[in-house]
Amino acid sequence: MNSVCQPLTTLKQSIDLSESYLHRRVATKTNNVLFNQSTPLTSIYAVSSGVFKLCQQTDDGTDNIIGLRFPGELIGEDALFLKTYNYTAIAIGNSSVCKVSVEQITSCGQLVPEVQQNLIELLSRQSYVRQRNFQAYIGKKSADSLLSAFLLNIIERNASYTGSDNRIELPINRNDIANFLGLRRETLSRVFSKFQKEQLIQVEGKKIELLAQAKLIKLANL
Amino acid sequence: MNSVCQPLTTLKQSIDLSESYLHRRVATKTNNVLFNQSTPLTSIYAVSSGVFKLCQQTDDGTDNIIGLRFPGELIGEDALFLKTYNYTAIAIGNSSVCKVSVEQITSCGQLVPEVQQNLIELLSRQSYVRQRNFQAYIGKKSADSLLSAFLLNIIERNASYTGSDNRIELPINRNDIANFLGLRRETLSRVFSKFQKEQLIQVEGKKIELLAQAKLIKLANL
DNA sequence: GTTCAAACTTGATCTATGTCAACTTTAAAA
DNA sequence: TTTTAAAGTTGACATAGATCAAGTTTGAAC
Repeated sequence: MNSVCQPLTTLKQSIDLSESYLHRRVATKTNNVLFNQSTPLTSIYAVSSGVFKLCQQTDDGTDNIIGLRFPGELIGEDALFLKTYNYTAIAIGNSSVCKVSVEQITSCGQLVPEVQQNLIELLSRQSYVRQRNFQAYIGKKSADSLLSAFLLNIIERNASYTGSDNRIELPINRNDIANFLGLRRETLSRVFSKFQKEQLIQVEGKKIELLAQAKLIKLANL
Repeated sequence: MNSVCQPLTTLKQSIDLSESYLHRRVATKTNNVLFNQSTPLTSIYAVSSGVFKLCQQTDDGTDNIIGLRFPGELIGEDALFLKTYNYTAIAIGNSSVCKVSVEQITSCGQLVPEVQQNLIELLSRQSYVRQRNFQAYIGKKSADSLLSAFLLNIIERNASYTGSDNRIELPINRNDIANFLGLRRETLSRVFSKFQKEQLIQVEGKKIELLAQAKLIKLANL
């Protein structure tokens, strides 16, 4: 937790903000909502533990998953520009976040340079995460390459947190993964089966281990 | 140009930087390279005019287009975190950029708060652009939805620059679009033909006009 | 432990896109 | 203006994934 909040706690020490401006908050159970789509921006968040899914409703009422956020990553920072959240952020499993009020960020005169420096670091790191994320999926249509890219991407993003570069415990169900990747759950299921049969991955419930990363990287053509 | 560089010129006035730290630079012709993949970060860029394509080489030597950048958008800011550019940025047609040395950004003590505030604004805007960009393509596999999403996305991103929300002059060729979307040029060509036959778009050389945005939004399911 | 709904898997067909090939158009160079 | 290569288009067939249907497994509630 400390390493995740570190840029924010450094910030806390240097400004002596009241709890209303900067505090740690625990988003408890599955389906706990951080904020809702189309509501005004009030805070941005840094994930401390757990996983959050970002969902968006289309005009026809269907709900799409447009992103996942793991420990160390920001949620809602794109609303700094838009002033309104353009997706709903929902906890998957037990999760916790650091919450930072936007007042703290936008009223420039009140900020010490160190605070802004920390935020710049977080934003540029997030920019990198988004870039990697986009690269992983753009231009890929085959189910094999999409699932390979997905697994490599989430394990990479969690590596510094979990300390492992080849395994992860994913609290997300297959429906959500399929929705995110634009595949049917049947297709995703078939690819999971195939990858296991070919000894590329090993699945035990929600735990996934990569057995042949090189082959997966090739499949994902990264 | 002014409005694009404005956050950076504000910054210029407040610090009185020498030209080596902050200056406007004109990237002349097509195929002019801003920076190369795997070289150390030296500067980040804001596009003033024209279009840039971001390319990445995979292990097998093939070149993929992993992004496009339009006026007002940043290039290379994700390398602030990584310290190394992880793609090559190439001008398409005559283009110009504002270039900012990283020294200016990273040596925190030397920055006045206003500078950082400007950078925070640019980074959060970029975060929003990336979010929209990702949303546009994630979970889409049909050629119709990919092309619809592409056209809507690039016109949205250029709207404030071109002053139009339904037309654009795109200096990119079909091969590059197909590569970016993960389609074959034959498939892309067929969809372009179909969209014109169905009066969804009108194409004149590099100029594209959207005739039925509502239908395209539906096709893209945005 | 039992019940039940949700999650997941597997099979059989259908359809959209890839692939390969031939052709037309465009625009740059001679 | 002519030549030529690159870009773009169109057709025919093959294939990966969607769809529909019928299962099995999992795990939460009783």
